[in-house]
Amino acid sequence: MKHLVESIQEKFPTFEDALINSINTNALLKNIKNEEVLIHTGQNIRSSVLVLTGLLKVYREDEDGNEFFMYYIQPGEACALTMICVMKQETSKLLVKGVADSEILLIPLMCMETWMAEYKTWYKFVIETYKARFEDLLLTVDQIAFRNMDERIEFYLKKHQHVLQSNLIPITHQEIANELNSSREVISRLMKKMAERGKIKIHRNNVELLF
Amino acid sequence: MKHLVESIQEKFPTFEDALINSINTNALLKNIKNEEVLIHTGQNIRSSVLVLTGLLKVYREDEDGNEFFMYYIQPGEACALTMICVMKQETSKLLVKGVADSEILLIPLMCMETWMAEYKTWYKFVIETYKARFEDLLLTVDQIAFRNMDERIEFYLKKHQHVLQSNLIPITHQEIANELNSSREVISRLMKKMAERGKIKIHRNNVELLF
DNA sequence: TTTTGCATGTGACAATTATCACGTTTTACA
DNA sequence: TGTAAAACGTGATAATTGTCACATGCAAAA
Repeated sequence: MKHLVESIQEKFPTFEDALINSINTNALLKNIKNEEVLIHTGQNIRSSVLVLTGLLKVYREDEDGNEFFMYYIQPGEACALTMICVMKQETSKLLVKGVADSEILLIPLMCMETWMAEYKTWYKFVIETYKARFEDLLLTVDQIAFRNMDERIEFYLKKHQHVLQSNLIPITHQEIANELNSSREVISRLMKKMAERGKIKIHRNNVELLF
Repeated sequence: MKHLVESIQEKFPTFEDALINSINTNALLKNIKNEEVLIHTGQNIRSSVLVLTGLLKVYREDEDGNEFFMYYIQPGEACALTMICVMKQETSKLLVKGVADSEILLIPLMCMETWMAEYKTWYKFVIETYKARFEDLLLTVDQIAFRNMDERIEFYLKKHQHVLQSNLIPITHQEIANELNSSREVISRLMKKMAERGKIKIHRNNVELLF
């Protein structure tokens, strides 16, 4: 258990000691495997999520099950959407899954409320989380509102390059197509052109970025 | 001046008295005319915005000056994006304009910070604002990620119907095209089909909704 | 009333993206 | 080693959206 406290301190250095203690006693530590779905469309959200280790991916899902990738949540961050707990009834909803084996903290909604009043560092963190996700989402809007698919692929790959800290992105054309709500053939063709322009190298099951 | 206090009380009924007094002494009341631009791309944001009367529209702008409509801000609401004050340097930015003669309150950034700590009702309001805008933005993402232009037009018109509380939307095809980042001809053609299907009636300078 | 500007209609065509139907290559594993 | 599944390539074609050119109609201002 003392390991958990240290882990929280390390990943959330702004949190005050009393808050960390309260997290330690009230939050539920959960392990998420790679590819495991944490939150599914239509699910009733009962707690908020903090990421300790690993990596989560957040999607918007439509009624046909198409998954549109919006942004990553990295260690030390929280899912703003689980904070917006009272999800209204909508046809298109949310999907959060692990893209690496991850450790997360589930914060009961009741704690959220009381901590907001009690711990300055907590509400600052919540505000920061909203800000950060809002900006992520605006960048995503930019892409789909103003960009063609080839530019969106490039943006998508760069985002992965940044989060994975690697020029070798382990992903298939089909997966990219799913996450950009396009089709494999379109992605393959556009990436072939990008490869011809010397921007990337295409391998089986992964893409090598040359930028 | 007492009128201002009453107006704030009316539009922001959750605010505690001390907070309203502080707003009264610290905030700047500003009048925005219809079509007047409040915040322009690249502008350094020095204060946050509360809407007292009228109506604001928030756009995302790209480097070519295309304006993509995201959502409305109504009386009693705040602009979450002016709260995210430290706008990072981005190629695509923000535009907020009045779509009716409006009264707004400019809240200095310093007040934002101190009120967060001081007034429970203020930070609840800020959190609520983030939530509400986040949801608005997600609905917008749904549209551009998953929908064709005809469905997006319908969603766009419905949003206006709801905010304007009227089935007669005073808008030109060119304006719709601008706000959906499309072209007038496309909008005209698709709306003609919608008219044939009995969904709308097209008039000069306005559209009548039959749903 | 005439003129002028704006809003809208429309045909032709281009660009982008989606879909279908295959074929080829690589990998896993029976 | 052989076979099946998965990943990727590619041509043909369709659907959607964007662009250009120009016509028509309405409405305000001179």
